[in-house]
Amino acid sequence: MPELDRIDRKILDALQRQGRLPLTELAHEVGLSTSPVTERVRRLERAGVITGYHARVDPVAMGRPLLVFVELTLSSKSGELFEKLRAELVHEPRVLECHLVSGRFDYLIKARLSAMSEYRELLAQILQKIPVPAQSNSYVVMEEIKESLMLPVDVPRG
Amino acid sequence: MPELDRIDRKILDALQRQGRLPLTELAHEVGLSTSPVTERVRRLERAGVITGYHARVDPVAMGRPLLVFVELTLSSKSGELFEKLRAELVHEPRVLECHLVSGRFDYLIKARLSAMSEYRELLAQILQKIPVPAQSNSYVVMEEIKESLMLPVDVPRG
DNA sequence: GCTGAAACTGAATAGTT
DNA sequence: AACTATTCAGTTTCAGC
Repeated sequence: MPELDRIDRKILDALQRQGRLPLTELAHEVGLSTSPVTERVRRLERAGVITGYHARVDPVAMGRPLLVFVELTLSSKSGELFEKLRAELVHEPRVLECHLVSGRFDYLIKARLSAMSEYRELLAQILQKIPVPAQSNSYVVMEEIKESLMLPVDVPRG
Repeated sequence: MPELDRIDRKILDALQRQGRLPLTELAHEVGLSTSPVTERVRRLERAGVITGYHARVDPVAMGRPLLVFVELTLSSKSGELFEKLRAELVHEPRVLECHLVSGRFDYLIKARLSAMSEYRELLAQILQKIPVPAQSNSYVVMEEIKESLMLPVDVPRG
């Protein structure tokens, strides 16, 4: 993928905000006709810059009012062990995020759950899949101030 | 909003995965014709179950390869102070998430940045807006195993 | 690489069961 | 509450610049 020019960046900004925006309206927003805009969007998709389009859904309406972060520390750090845990977490839909971090602990996990009982169940399920002792600290979210995947697009002047 | 039936749930599952799925194809997937599906989608949008549609974009392609979590603890916990910090974080596009948590610290912040220099700059910017002493711990993500906003849809049998 | 127009596909509306 | 038919809007493709 070559450089993203000013129009590519406008497209990425618009589609991050409004994923279902018709290409005709997108074209109007960026100041071109539909053909080149369609071609640019297809190019951004093919190049993996745009990785997908997704509806966002209200967690409370879906019966998942509880948001929890779990810090996980493993007593042993073999690559095989990490692979095993990764497979478990990737396939667990209640786990929305999982990151390997540097610092005080190993993994930071974010999960959306229906209730505390489900939290206990999920944690037990994860820990039991790990063949070495592991330590965990959990944090319950009391207020969600911001949650997004939208990346800022630095639009160059011009 | 009344209960979500089996078809509503199928719609939510499909649109979370494929946000630009045409309504005709969505209708085919859920086994109805387009009119009732369109009506259901509009109803889910109006009720705030579907909160939006968004393209997802590759952070590395956007020049933000650095993912950092910051734990923030404030020495004083007035509502006014929280408001001030919240306003700052909500308007800062490099901050993707911010949650008020219970436990060892107050805020958990997630940011996507271009480099460590930007991290130092952002942290300084945030701390300087807070009129009381604050303590922070940061964690740099070494590997992103999973990141999503997709909520599991418990589809009842039938 | 963009424009504009023609042909096609999907969306919206109204009327029917 | 869902289906069908019609009309309108959006997408795609292609000739020309």
